Amino acid sequence: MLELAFIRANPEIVKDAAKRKRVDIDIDALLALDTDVLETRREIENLRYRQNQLSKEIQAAGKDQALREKAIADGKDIAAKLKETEPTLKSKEDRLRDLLLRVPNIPDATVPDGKDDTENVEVKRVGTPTVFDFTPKDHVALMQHLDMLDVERGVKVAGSRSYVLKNDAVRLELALFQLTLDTLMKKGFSPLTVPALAREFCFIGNSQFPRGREQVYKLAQEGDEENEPDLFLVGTAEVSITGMFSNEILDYKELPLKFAGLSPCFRKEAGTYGKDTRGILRVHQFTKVEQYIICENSHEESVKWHETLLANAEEVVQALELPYHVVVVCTGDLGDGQVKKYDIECWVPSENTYRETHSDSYFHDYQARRVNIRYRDAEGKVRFVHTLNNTALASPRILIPLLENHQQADGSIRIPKALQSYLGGQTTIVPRNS
RNA sequence: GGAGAGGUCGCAUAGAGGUCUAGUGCGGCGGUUUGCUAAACCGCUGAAGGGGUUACCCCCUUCCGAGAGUUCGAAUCUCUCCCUCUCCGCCA
Repeated sequence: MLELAFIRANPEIVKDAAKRKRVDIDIDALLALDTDVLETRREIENLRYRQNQLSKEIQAAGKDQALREKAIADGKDIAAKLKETEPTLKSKEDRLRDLLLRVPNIPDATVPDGKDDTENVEVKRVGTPTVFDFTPKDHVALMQHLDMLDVERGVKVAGSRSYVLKNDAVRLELALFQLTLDTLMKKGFSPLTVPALAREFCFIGNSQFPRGREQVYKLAQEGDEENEPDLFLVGTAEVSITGMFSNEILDYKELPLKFAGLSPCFRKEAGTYGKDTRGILRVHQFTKVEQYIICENSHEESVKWHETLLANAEEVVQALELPYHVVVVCTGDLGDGQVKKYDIECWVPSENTYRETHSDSYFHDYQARRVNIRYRDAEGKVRFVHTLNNTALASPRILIPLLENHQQADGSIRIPKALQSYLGGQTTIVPRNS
């Protein structure tokens, strides 16, 4: 979230940001409520001040009953007034907080304006779309041929957008995660496995809530709806890692914190009916290694890490020998909290296009304010940290470009060199009984 | 799931209706001393919001796990919730 003082001082910048991000929010109403809250709070502070004075008078009165009773009577008046005003303030503050949580972050000046993902702008292209001297198969056909996938039975168990990985797909997935973790560990990232179940504040802090709540699975206890646990399934380890440091004051010497968070990820994919229904591109459950950075409160630091995280992800993609491009995501396709976002999209031959496999964002202190992650800088000043995150590798989605780009005429799959050592030296995936 | 104990300033601990403007110790910061280090001694020591001065000083309010209640007044009493620990049961 943005600092209230900033919104007060720069309402036009905030309104413009919301407009560019296609977010509907009434900043003037927010500011009016803010003024109201300040006035009400001042009123209460004055009452409390008098109350504190009276408390001292009552003590000072000692055995002087008349004085004492007079002060107590006055105190009762004030208590009554407070009892009336305090709930008013509380409800105003709650409403203000709720509005504030919906104010989007300001997109960077370098972010192109646009309405949705069709207006994202390519900034870099690496490799060239794979050319085949035979008719290539799509990943579903390949995986069926190689006995790596069972969608029908996955759906039987858990409904649409579910799947079962089999045999070499499982080994391949594990190898991919190991390669990814090793790559990041060499760069000083600490691997984490984090809770896939998280409390509400983590999602609010992350800015997945309140907008985007419909994409998240909530846990309910059967027959105990009254005492439902405040737990949700995370859509990314980012949610858990953000929550990990809530309400902490770190030391600047500890920063930056660099994590590679491995977790299962769950997404409802509400509103995507009929979209990407074939195969394993868009599924309710997947596994992801997420890069996560907590750094000092400096735009330059954020930009530096944003580029570094992109480079790290590219290194993984390049190790997998995949053609890809990088797009800078336009304002309309940017999340509420994001200042700027790059997506890496890998070439998918069966669709004859690039598809998103990685997403690299920075937030300035937008998330840090929401979950209250601060640090003491070199001068001893307490400041909010900056947070960033980027996919390092998400599976099974990455299997799509991996298998499709490396397929060979006989339906086997060439395993990229960097992966081979993680698969016991295996160089190709071939049908099980051949 | 059952029984018990507990959550106080970075850490440790005191505090049991008004003397709490939350004490003390450790740590940290600054100083004295010193060839250097250590010790000793002295001083300082959190967060949020608002206001005054305008510089980084002062004032006010809030914060003792969270919320509600009792009271003129709550760290302290009551209730609900959250969390941690110990023991038992169950369990990969």
